[in-house]
Amino acid sequence: MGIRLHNSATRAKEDFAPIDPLNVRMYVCGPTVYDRAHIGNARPVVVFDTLYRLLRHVYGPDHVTYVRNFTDVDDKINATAQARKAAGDARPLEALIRERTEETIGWYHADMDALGALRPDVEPRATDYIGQMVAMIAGLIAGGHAYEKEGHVLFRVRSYAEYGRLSGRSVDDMIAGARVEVAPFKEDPMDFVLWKPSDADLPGWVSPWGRGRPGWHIECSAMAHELLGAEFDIHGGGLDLQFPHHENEIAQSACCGHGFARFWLHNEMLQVEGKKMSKSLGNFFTVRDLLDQGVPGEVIRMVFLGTHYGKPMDWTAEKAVEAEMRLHGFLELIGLYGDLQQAKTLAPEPAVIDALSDDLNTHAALMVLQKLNGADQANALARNLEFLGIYSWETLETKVANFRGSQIRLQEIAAVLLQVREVAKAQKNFTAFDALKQRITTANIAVMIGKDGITLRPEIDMDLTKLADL
RNA sequence: GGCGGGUUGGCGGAGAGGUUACGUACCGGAUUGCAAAUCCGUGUAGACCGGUUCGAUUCCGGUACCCGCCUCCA
Repeated sequence: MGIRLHNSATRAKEDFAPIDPLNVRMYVCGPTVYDRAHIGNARPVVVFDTLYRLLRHVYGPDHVTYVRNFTDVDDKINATAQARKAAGDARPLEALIRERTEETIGWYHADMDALGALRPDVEPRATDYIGQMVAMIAGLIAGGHAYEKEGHVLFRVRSYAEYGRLSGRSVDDMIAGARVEVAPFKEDPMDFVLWKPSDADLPGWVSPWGRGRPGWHIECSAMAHELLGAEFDIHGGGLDLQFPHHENEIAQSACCGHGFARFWLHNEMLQVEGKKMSKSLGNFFTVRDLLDQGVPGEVIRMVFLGTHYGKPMDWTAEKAVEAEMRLHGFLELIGLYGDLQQAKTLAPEPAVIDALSDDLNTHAALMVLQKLNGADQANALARNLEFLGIYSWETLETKVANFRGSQIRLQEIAAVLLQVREVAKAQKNFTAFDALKQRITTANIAVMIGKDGITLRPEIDMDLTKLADL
């Protein structure tokens, strides 16, 4: 079974065939690096990481190029830097901007690594591609698709007949909506900025139109073209980017004669406890907030994979708890029966590949894991957990080693407990036994009394130090 | 106003025109000094109104409600 993907451009599920199977190319809009990534930012990262893993599996790890940019020129970044300068920092604005983007990229990497997301093959920064943007803008002007006015360069939307096709909007309808800012230098209300002037307090680059900085949309067009060529396979991003960002990318690139992306994939939005996440509602939080609260990255990933990327997803604390329970069960099976050396030699389960190949049906893939768990297939379970990016081999090895290391100690404690129980039964007085059992329980170890004796089962946050004297 | 998504059992959440989703919770049983955990098992569905069909939760049409985008938020 080949890969099928829902293409936003055609609104249909289509067979995916790469332009060049030896180099499958995907571009995903990355973050504007002005602050910590919030939980919603993480959804496309996990979605497209999963697709990346599937493509690498099908076409070979060396035959996929995944590009995700960093937008490091942006008014919010400028604002942060200017605020620091106003607060008394004497360094030049450029240094403050650089510092801000550097630290934000570092945070982003750390947070997304925690979610098990592989680093893309290329992570271009917009500021490293200003020359390509200027060249593209110049080409658009030469072709009659853009014009300069008062230091701005604007894209002439009416020059591109297909404008609005991706998002299913007509230019006339949008103008009727009248929520478009009409700057005096625009020929048409829908025209958007390719280049804008920078005064001395803002970062800027020399250009044929004076010192200035690029508009947001041209960045992705220029970087995708430079790194992936005039035509490539997949362009991804959040649904909120479909309009105007992706629509504008298409217009710019198409008017430069680029074929641009053949497949467009959009993930639906994430909500929190049934509502849109926003600072005013108090349900706004970052990935780092969750990690710091003790919600592990693999739990966040499990929750994400539970809902198809094309559907709105609700983040709730309850889902996180449930995901953690399931992972705990998986780990126990692997801890008890897994052989990770053996597991590494296995191929991912065909049912998992089939599920992902069907427009990234991650939920179905998780159901396969559930079945493997139910069938005590510890090695296959480990292999597929790794394939889906839920656990790395390193993490699994550590967890299994800890589990097995603790097993010996747990057996010793179980022997003590069993002795106490024999005494209790003989004397028909269970007070001492219950007290000891309680101690073990508070160390986050489940006590299971069966006819074959006593088994102790460690919880995820077991604390053996509390039982050091036993 | 324009465009799009959704509505499934207590909760989360899929697929499939007719056969058990699955997980979790609840209930019953086994087990236990009592529990917990574990194992086994039962039950609980598909917003509403029409249509197509031998048969629809699954296809088509309509209604209601919820949500998102149209504002350089993924």
